[in-house]
Amino acid sequence: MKIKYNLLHEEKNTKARLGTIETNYGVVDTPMFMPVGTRATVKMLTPEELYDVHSGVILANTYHLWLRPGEDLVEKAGGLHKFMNYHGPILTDSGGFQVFSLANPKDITEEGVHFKSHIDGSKLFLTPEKSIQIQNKLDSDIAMSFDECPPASATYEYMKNSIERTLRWAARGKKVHANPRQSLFGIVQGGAYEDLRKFSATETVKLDFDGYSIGGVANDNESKEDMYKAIDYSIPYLPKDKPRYLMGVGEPSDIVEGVIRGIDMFDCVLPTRIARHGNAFTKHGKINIKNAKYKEDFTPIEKDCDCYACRNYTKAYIRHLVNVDESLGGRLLSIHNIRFLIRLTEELREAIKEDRLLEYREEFYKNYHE
RNA sequence: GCGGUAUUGGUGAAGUGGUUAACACGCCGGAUUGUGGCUCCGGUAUGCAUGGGUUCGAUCCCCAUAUUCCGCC
Repeated sequence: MKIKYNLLHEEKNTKARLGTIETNYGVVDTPMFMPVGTRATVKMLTPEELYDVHSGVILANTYHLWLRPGEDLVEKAGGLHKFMNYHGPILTDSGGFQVFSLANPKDITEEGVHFKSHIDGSKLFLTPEKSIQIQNKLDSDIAMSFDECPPASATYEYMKNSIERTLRWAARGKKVHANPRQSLFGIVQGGAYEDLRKFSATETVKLDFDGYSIGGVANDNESKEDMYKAIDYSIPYLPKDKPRYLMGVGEPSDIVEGVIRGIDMFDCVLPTRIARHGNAFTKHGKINIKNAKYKEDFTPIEKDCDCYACRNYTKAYIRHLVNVDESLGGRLLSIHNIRFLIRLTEELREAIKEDRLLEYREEFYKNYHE
């Protein structure tokens, strides 16, 4: 079945919404944070550990799974859920972000995008149709339209051409979308340009998707102000009965700000990436566990955190693991960081329910320093 | 005991009679936002075993001492 978004409550003082999304793999609460599992695994974590941090939707990536192991193999395995043994909802990114991170602007044509494989350098060609067909076979619960994720610093002219092409790509992808169990999201682009966001949002909504994303943010040194503009310029044109997904975000403060502006879904590699590099989120800000000051710190990362890492291990121990390059260090930090962001969304949902989101934000910033 | 050899930061080491003593690792910081990359970017010896001497100037030359390693008795 397609997903179904239920709007439960609109916060009195902000644009925040409390809701649920019904999926093939259970009901999830929004606003929510979705951990990223690019290559059909949230790096270092088992599904059991994901359930343990209360993960709902997780991401996987079309481009990466297309190259290895290939969508046909995943299909043969019985789809992504069976293949990776994850019994929660899965969203697949379309490969649009890889247009930004791996391809050059000159490789982007009306028909599709020419890539060089990051693995062996072989020539690849990804089109909107191909991306959707791959995602159909992967059998994720939510597929994303194949878009161009232009750099935030793109000129107005470039951005305008890009969003128009992305709209044509969205229509082409929707046309070939053929998996009845799978929902399909459209993506709004347009940088921090008000009229382009408006145009992109209205035209994307006309194509009638199961949910809408705001893309192209938090890249290329985009300022916070521009990111908030991108959200504010897009949200008014998105329907209330569909989920809104801010792609690639983010940092704890960005999640707070996004929720206040009406975002329901977030994903980000940050919690797992910084974990692998020895960093942990805390309510006081990010810490680097490798810092010498934690050498003899025999307390948990956060003493009131309910995650497996904080219930069982000290900073001194995790620091040691990270320093000697033992993978358990990265695992424990990943568990903590994902739990941290999910717990943040749990608290935000409580605050929305009680119409005290602005107070929550104030409290959040009083503690959180970066 | 005699002869030779070497002694450079936390470690392994390059190097030169004359501005700021390579590089690597380690250590100390930082970055990271729809994940190609346990990656990237900084900082880290006011001193070249110790004490004398030669020289305008010595880590680099000479002498002594200590220690290292290799021969010989």
